[in-house]
Amino acid sequence: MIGKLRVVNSLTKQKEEFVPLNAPHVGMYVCGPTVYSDVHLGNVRTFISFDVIYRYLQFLGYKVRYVRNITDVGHLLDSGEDKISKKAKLENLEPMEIVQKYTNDFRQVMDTFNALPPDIEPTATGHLMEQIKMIQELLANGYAYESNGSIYFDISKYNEDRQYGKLSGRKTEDLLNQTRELDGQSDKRNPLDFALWKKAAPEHIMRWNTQWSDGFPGWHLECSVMSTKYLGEEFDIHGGGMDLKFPHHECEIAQNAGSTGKEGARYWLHTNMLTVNGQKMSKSLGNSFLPEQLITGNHELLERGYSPMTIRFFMLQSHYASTLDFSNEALNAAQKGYTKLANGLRLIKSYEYPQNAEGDLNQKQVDQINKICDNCHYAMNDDFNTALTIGHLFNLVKKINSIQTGQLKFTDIGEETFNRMKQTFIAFTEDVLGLKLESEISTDNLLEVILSEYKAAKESKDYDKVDELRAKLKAEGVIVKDMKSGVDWAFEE
RNA sequence: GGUCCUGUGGCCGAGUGGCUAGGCAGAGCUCUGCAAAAGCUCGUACAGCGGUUCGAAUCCGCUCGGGACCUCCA
Repeated sequence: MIGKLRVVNSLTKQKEEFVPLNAPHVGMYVCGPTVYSDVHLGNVRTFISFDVIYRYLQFLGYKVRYVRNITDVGHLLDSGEDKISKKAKLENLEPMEIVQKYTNDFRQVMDTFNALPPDIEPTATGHLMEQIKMIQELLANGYAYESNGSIYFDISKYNEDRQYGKLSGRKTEDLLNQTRELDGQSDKRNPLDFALWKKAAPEHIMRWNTQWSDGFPGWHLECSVMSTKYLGEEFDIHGGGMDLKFPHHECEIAQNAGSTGKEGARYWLHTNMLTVNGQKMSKSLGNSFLPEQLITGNHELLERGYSPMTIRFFMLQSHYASTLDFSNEALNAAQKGYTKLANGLRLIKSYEYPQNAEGDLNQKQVDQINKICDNCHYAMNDDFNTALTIGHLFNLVKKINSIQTGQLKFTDIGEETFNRMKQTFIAFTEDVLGLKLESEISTDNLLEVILSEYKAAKESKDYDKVDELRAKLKAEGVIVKDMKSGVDWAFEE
């Protein structure tokens, strides 16, 4: 390993060396989507960021267990309605049909962006027993109370022993002065208290029977429960979007500490927001577009569509903790930049160091290339700085292109350096950043080009060429069909 | 209102005490049948004003601008 990995920990607001609890194992939990509608582009950014983090940890040799939940119950609207229930009523479907539909969509979208699936993708409804158990523990420890069939987390009690708000830097007194009126608040002893279990109103369709009531779990609980179950009471990394810091992650810490005595994650990583014209991209502002729309260009804010890898590249050109502004100009620039990088990848993959090459080493070139390779490691080690890494990769692209044009000879850099460059470039581009070649070349159109050559050869009675083309196409599984009506092709049977 | 982040060249975007980030756009050169690709070179960038320092885009203070969170959101 070259250098040491350092990460910015939201918990301490410091850049710290990353030391896993049980190396070579690393446990990472990321808050996943609530599957009640199409996945938001902001989610995509967050999950692409953590995909790179996951990939880089693996690249460093860690055995990572990546857990990302699917929220399929308990996430409420201001009105007190469950998001999934509401959608189910709207579309006249079972809640679980909604869940399945948007889970499928979500996975498909993430796959389009070449994000690896997590190792465990647990659902809230699949862990009700565990949630009930954690509520019982919190009750037993005195950090929760029952009220009208609902169970709430007791912030005042918790504050006697610990400090609620340490992650987001909030003070309970300040929070108390500015809470809004919410449904069911009258059952709480303190407006800051949050629901662990809510008694279901008669019209509420997602409900489970417990000793307290027919009800459903609170939104924050699932993450505490599932991270503890799969990663332990203490684990390495917890990630999510900045906007989950408060209250969601704060509540998670409180639940973990209140039930197990340990606060869960040791390193908290938060991704920043996507913006459009400087404003946060959000559903309520109407300035957001779906991943699908960004790819097809079917949205009034978009001049054209952009390929999935262009979008992934665009996102990785900024640091995950910075906001990233979307504009057609920036996306166009990314499109060209990505193509340049992809061409470099295609080239280097096709190159092998030639046998029997003779010539003197150019030490300056050797040193430069080795330094750039080192820099890729240093950049990723510095809190997963993908933007800087891409900068270094472009420096390697220049070297690769110079080999193609002959301005740089294989012998200038020697076999060892060439192989290191090739290995480093491919590993960082494909394995770490998850950027892959995507061909936008249409096979059909290429066939058209070849068939028109075929027709031309036939018309000029160049039968040697006709036979040659026909044979070559056959070798590729394409049969040329010479018909009275014209020339077409078919798959070889 | 409270808490916090941020302001980098035409655009995007890293960096955060002295060392060329990078991409896109632009200019020049090399190569070239044409066109392109590619390589090389260039533009005297760090919101403003003070301060600390041998030295600041980078630290501190103030001013101005932008934004986020404060129980919908990744």
